[in-house]
Amino acid sequence: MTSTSAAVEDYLKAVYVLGEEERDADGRSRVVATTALARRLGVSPPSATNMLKKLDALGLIVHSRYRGAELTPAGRALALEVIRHHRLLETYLATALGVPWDEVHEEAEVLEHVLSEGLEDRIAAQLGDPTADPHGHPIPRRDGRVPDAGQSRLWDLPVGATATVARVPDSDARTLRYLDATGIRPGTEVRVVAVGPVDGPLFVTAIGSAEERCALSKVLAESIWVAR
Amino acid sequence: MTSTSAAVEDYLKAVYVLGEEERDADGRSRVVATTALARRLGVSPPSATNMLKKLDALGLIVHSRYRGAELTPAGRALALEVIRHHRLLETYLATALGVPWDEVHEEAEVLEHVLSEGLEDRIAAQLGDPTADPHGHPIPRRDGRVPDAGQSRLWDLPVGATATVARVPDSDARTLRYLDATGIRPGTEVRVVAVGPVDGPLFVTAIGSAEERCALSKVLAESIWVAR
DNA sequence: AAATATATTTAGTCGCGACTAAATTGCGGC
DNA sequence: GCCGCAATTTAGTCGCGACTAAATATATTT
Repeated sequence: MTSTSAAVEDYLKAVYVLGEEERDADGRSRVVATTALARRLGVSPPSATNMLKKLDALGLIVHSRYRGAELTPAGRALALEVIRHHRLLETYLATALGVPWDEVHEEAEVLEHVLSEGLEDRIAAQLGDPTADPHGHPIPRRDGRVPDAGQSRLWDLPVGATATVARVPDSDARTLRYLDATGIRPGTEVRVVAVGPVDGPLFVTAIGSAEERCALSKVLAESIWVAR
Repeated sequence: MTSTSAAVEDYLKAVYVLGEEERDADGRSRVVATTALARRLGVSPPSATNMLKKLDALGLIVHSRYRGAELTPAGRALALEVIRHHRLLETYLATALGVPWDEVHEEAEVLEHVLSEGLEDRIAAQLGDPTADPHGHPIPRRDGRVPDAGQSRLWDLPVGATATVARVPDSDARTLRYLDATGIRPGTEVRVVAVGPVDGPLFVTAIGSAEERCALSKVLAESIWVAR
């Protein structure tokens, strides 16, 4: 029961994240496709199927053959615990040890699986129970609640609108360095100045700085979230 | 080449530690018995044999059938790196996060295998490149040198002698709490007041404190080291 | 509605690192 | 110098989590 391997935790986390993305895009589907999961985890589709069957047997997901997978409450709780570990670690590494913005993700990716509850508590306490990590992603609370102010995708903003950046994607170091260089970080205010004809790109400027135009692909502009 | 599993690292560490103990006891043997290794790792003897064969093939140890095993320079370097991780982590957890003395070992035991070189450097720098962990065990340097002042076993001290505690065993939390309660920690000065007839116990008092007599078994008094 | 394309699962294998049961080797006592 | 016991190794198995090749189910096109 207390024994969840790193592999199991990675799958649950991936199902959660992909399910969230699905939910936000269209209505409510939440069901995650096997291939999408496999691609995200860098694993072959048959491997994903095998693990999904196992996780179903463990009561952590519901797997409908040829349809996809969905977290059970137990699986969701576990996924959120791992994500809490990950984001607390990112925050801790950045603030306490000065690890650069674009490196914390990879460090946290391995540490998240071995962080004890005791250490988790100490880290959270020392940071003052933060609600978001350095990239602006919400840190789930221990009870499973996810603090989440109403945010929207940068991509969905109309031309001319201004908003404050809330979250940026965390998994790709190169993207992070690009965003950092152009001043787009959680907290900066940006204005949408133009958008290309078909699927972008979206042009924004960081208000206050050099007011430089910065081009973002549709995919990137969809994974940057803003508060209005 | 860069891929050393946690299991491999644990074996190398155990061979190193057992080899050190051997060396200090009698002349120079250093060769570690399969069963001793298995017992220390909580593993069956056949499992140990299998792994020893594998490590021999990897060039990390020399395994003479039915005789025992010994580290090669490469294996020794790897073992020292893991031990460095372990002891740096213990020190960091105790000082930066306030983890109690008797808990740091178990936390470090899992973290040591996933600590990146980058994080290791940051931790070492933040701590000011310490040379010993909270239990007084020397922290190997990156180049493989082990800082080690001439120390002797508390057990080997004659009755009446005084000395300063340098190291205490780190792996058993109960022992640590006992020692902590009686004031025996690295840095405290102790006097040997008596020794039992056959294999102890050894009676010591922590000078300065309540001057309470404290009884130590031979095994324990052999794993406490003092500087004179 | 049939044909084709794509997604998913089944079947069978592999490496790792543990295990038990059964040989083997080597060492201390006589 | 032989004998018995303890230490060690061999032989064979298992669970985990990955893989490839091949079969099957779903989706899309016509």
